[in-house]
Amino acid sequence: MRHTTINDLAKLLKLSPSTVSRALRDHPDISKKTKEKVLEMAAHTNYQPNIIAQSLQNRRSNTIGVIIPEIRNTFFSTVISGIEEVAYQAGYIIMVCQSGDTYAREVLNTKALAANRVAGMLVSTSQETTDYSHLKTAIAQGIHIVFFDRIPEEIEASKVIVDDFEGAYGAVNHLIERGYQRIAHLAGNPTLYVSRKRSDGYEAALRDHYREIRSEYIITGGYHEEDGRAGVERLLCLTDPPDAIFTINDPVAIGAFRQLQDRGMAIPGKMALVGFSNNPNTALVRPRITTVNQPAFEIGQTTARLLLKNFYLSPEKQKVETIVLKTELIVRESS
Amino acid sequence: MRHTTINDLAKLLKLSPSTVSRALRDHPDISKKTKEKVLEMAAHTNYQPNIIAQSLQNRRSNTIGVIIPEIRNTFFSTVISGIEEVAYQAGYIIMVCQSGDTYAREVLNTKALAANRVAGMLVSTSQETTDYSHLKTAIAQGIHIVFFDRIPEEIEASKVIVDDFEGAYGAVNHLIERGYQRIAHLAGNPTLYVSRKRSDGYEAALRDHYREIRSEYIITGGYHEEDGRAGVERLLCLTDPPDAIFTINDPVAIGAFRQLQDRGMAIPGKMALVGFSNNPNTALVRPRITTVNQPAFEIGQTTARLLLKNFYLSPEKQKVETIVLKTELIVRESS
DNA sequence: CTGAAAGCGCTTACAG
DNA sequence: CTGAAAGCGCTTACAG
Repeated sequence: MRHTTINDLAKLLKLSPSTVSRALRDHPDISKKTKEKVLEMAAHTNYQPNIIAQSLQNRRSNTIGVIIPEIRNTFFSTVISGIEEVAYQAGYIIMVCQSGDTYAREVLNTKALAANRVAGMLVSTSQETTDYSHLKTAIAQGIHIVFFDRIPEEIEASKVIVDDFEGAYGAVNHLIERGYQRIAHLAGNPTLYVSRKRSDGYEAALRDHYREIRSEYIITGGYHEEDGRAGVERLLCLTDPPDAIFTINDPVAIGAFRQLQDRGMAIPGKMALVGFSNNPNTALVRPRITTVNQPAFEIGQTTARLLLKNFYLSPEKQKVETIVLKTELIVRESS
Repeated sequence: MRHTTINDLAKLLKLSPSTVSRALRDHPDISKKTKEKVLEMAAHTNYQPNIIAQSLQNRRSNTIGVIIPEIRNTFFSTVISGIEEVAYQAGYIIMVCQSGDTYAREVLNTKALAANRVAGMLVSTSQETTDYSHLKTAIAQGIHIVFFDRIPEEIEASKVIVDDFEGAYGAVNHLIERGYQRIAHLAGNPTLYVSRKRSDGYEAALRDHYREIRSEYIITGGYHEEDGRAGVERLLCLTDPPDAIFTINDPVAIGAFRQLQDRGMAIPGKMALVGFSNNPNTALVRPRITTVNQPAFEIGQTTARLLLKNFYLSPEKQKVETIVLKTELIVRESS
């Protein structure tokens, strides 16, 4: 048994495909009686509209493409949940692609989604991406894109971010107030806007308290646990090691935590630690890790809503907007 | 600017759409010269084939639907990574749907994916699902489905699971060997095959060691942290509380862990704990939690490969197979 | 080697 | 209230 089509229904009912189509879509022209007959037969034969054909005809698809670095990162999987919830309620389905944090895969993902004629894309760029022409091309082709978290500055499009600068500033400010003297920063790749903003917040907080910014305390690396471990190793090799660390995100904080733990360093006694994101993990370890909450689920919802909103607006009414969500410092025992 | 079509190219090049189509697909009939001209123009105009139209024409789509209970569960997000990797390399893209562990959403998801004419589906059912007709209908419509982890026994289809019985048996056996006397089980919903198999393994291990199976030690619940917390509470209320707990999965183990910790109970001194899945979390807490490794990424890869294999087989050559992957007991400090 | 025609499953302006 | 016709963007058997 194959899928039932409108033509099948038309033949069975001795009606034209047009009438069946209209009956199915509850067109006012069609009589109650016909509608009932059609609906009954549709249910009976398990008819399901071919959305592929509808999309082709209507030149609008019901799928939203999502490109993220890595689904296994709790932050991103939570964002996806938020996206999916909103998309689902609006009758959209999501296609998820991982760039694996590489530029090459991100380009391929973008093309694949464009070729699939998604109604729109929600993207968080890879840490390698500095050339945004693949995304610009997609936009030029008429595909709506909303960026979140890892956004390209140079593209004029809607974006959803958090107040990274404020979040980082608050975290470092908190460390200073707690009396830590030598505060290091495990920073992210400066190609990413978020990373730069968090680093800026770190530096601004130090500066506002007349603290020296020591370049040996700023270690640039990636976004994973191993980067946290490596960063801690490098900091501990310094002749004057720091007494506190602020990390670019929580995976890095967890890596730092484990490395410090493996080295037998007391947290926060020997080294204080503050992360960023509020991954559930940070509340699981002992001491629990102080972190900056990023409302991941809400970021997902907001991003999806921003996209959907544009779908229903005429091109001239569509406007580009950047929504900045609030972060919140969650003070726990690691600082 | 809209998407360039084959007709656009044909007009620009003063060729027929048929020729352009063939040139694009590198058909042997077409001359080298024409191919070059077409390819050049395609690159120049940023032509991307409309996969929607291709799918309609070829009656085969390049998307694979995935239905899981919850993306935020590390086990499932890791499975998805495995699926995505294999799918990606074969030129497929994945559509991800979450059932939220509810029957109603699962039915809707199945219909949505079927309506989107996915080439196949990869599904892990919700804990509520006992009626499988939605899945059977999809199969009857000619959609390939491979089930993984949470599989429906009554459907004859390919499946990828782990040796749940063995895994559970080994875990409980280990607790017995370590000298624990009163071993409890925070069990899952018995509607799920995995849950029953793990419970069976638990009971078999006890029986093989001539231990009594005490019904008050078997608590049936859900699959989340809160279920672990609630389960521990109930166990601690018993007049003769257990000295060890084997949980249906790691989120439940983590919940149990936290509850025990909050209650100030020493692990494993007062209560030993063994989980199931080997979520990264279990290695993060102190004491680290003994668990049964489930190769999540490999489950994803295997599931996707099983589906892809069937795509290239004629219907009569396609066979239903169940692949059982090995689990491994990871002994850590909680037991 | 290239093109005209039909068709995948649907929708909708146009007739009647 | 219903139907015939054209078309969404592509592919492919059939001609030439």
